[in-house]
Amino acid sequence: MSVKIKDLARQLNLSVATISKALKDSHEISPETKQRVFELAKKLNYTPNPYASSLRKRGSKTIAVVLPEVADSFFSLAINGIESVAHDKGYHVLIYLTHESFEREESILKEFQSGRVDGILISVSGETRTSTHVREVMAAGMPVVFFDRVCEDVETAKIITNDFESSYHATSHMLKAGCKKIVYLSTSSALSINNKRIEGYMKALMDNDKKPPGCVISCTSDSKGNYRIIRDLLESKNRPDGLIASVEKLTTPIYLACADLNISIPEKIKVISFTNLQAALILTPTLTTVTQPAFEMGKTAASLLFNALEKTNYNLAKENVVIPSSLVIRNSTN
Amino acid sequence: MSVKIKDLARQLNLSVATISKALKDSHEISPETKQRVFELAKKLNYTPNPYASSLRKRGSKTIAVVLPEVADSFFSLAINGIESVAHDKGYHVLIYLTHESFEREESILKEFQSGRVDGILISVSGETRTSTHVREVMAAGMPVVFFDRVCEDVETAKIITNDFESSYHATSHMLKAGCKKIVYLSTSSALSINNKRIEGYMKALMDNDKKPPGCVISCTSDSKGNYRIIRDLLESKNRPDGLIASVEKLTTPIYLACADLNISIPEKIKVISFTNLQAALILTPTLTTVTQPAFEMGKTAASLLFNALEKTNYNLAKENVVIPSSLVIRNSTN
DNA sequence: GTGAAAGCGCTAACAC
DNA sequence: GTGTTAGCGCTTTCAC
Repeated sequence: MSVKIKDLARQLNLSVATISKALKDSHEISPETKQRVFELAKKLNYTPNPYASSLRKRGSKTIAVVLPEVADSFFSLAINGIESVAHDKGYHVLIYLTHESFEREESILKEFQSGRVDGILISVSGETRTSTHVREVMAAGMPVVFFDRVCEDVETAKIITNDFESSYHATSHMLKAGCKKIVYLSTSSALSINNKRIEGYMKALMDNDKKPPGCVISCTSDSKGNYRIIRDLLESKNRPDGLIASVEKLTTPIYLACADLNISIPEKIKVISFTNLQAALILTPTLTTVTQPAFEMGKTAASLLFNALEKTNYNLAKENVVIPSSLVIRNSTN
Repeated sequence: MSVKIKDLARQLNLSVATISKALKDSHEISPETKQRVFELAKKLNYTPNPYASSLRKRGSKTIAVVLPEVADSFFSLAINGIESVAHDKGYHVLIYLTHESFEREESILKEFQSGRVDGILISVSGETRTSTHVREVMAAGMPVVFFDRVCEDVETAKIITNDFESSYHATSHMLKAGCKKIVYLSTSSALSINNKRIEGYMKALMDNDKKPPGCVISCTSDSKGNYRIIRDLLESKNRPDGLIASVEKLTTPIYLACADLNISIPEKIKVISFTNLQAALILTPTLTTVTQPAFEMGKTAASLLFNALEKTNYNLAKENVVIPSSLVIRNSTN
């Protein structure tokens, strides 16, 4: 169908080897020959078959990005970061969504043993409790970089944000603002980032001598269910006066439930969300957020992966980057 | 490095041909042999080299998704839709971002001549005014499906939403709500979706005998600039009493500018945005939106592409799917 | 039912 | 500076 090296060789009365070398600007080839080759290649619209060269060179110039979902703003921004550096490096990006399923994550990683990709960027699913699937692919020689949701027990690069500290600060900020009963709304509890955030929350409470030591409520992935949970909480006898939403999608049900029950933010209850939503600026009241450096994290993760891919003897396991989130104080905690 | 067909063949005292056939459950191979092959393959963790088989079969089981960006909720949702059907069909998804650059779009499409992918899903950049780059890759035998932002003059499948009608309805709704001067805030004007929306807006005004026939203001991609533009508009002597934001990211500057200038929505000015943001529900006032079927559009586009890939004599050019958006009326137009 | 062999398009020794 | 050749791992006739 398309034009191959062999076609160029025939037309120029040269061998395929010469063409191949000329195309990669090898010093072995004379300038004139290169010139002729380039011209014909351009004229005939020659594009090398990537699979032939991948097969030969055992390298695919492709990386995989494995994500739970692209639903919230964090992963959207991260993808932008990843793609921007991949493009600069001349790499292709395969995207896989686990939909928070461990099983799916396993089968995706398993497939990578085949050599389809040269490296993997991953943010694990909410169900992921073990890491053998990651170790296995790494054992096969595949570089892996975690970002945001990491497996702590795997020795490789991890790009995270300061979840403990940001949660600590968020909680402290609420305490200073006068909250007596702060509830932390969490997601799937297996995730290390979630645990760290909970620890930060707990620590802040302890440092302030709050007892009982805190209250963590698990939400689901179902938005109606979350609304119900939050509403029940707000209607309970022991209603909290502070809410920390550990994940973007809880923001809507919180604001909705407060509006429906006529509980005013921040007078009756203060709210902080972990989110990158621009809309935080225009909510009423404007929302205090823990804003994660999503784009930067994606970019950094990808950069480290490319280091591992391009430099020899680059040890990913030594890399542990923490990019701080920022607590942006707005009116929901005033 | 990894285990290959040859390894299996050696261990079982069979030929590579037999293994290959057994692995794809060919009827030529005896059940017992298949059994032995499957078992060993499983035991040794055999994963076929995708590039070898792509090279041989000239098919990559991979599609490309070319997008302007994954910044707003539309494309995030579309990716989810696309990935879900690709996964079901056993296809891999390469993602490319043009960042609204035509040049980049061109070079990305050009690369596809190589056979890296079996088909392409694309939503064109805001700069795209010509379609030769798309025609060229199609001429090389590559199936292409447009979604959302299409090139109208290319004969292939297009998945769009009813931009004209939704804009017409949005405008009519505002007129019924009493608006006298509705301004349409647009983006890059080359996009057919943008033009259709403008036409819908114009038509609605005409049908209501509004003169002057309307006012379309172009925004940029710079968020501070957009705030400035909107603010200036609101401070002008001839301040509009209705605003239609043709794109999600304009919502924030609109609400901000109104708040800063103390112009109350919907009393002084009514607002409608084209967006899928969940946060529309919790803005004050809640935001009337034109909600696009993003997930469905992605899913449909991918399905059509797979039809073209799997069915012989399937004519993509005949497919032109319109999935309607819905005008969700909330308080910003009350 | 199984095997031998050719070849997908490209690269990299190794000759010349 | 250019050409010959042997694969990369797999699929697919075509023999047997």
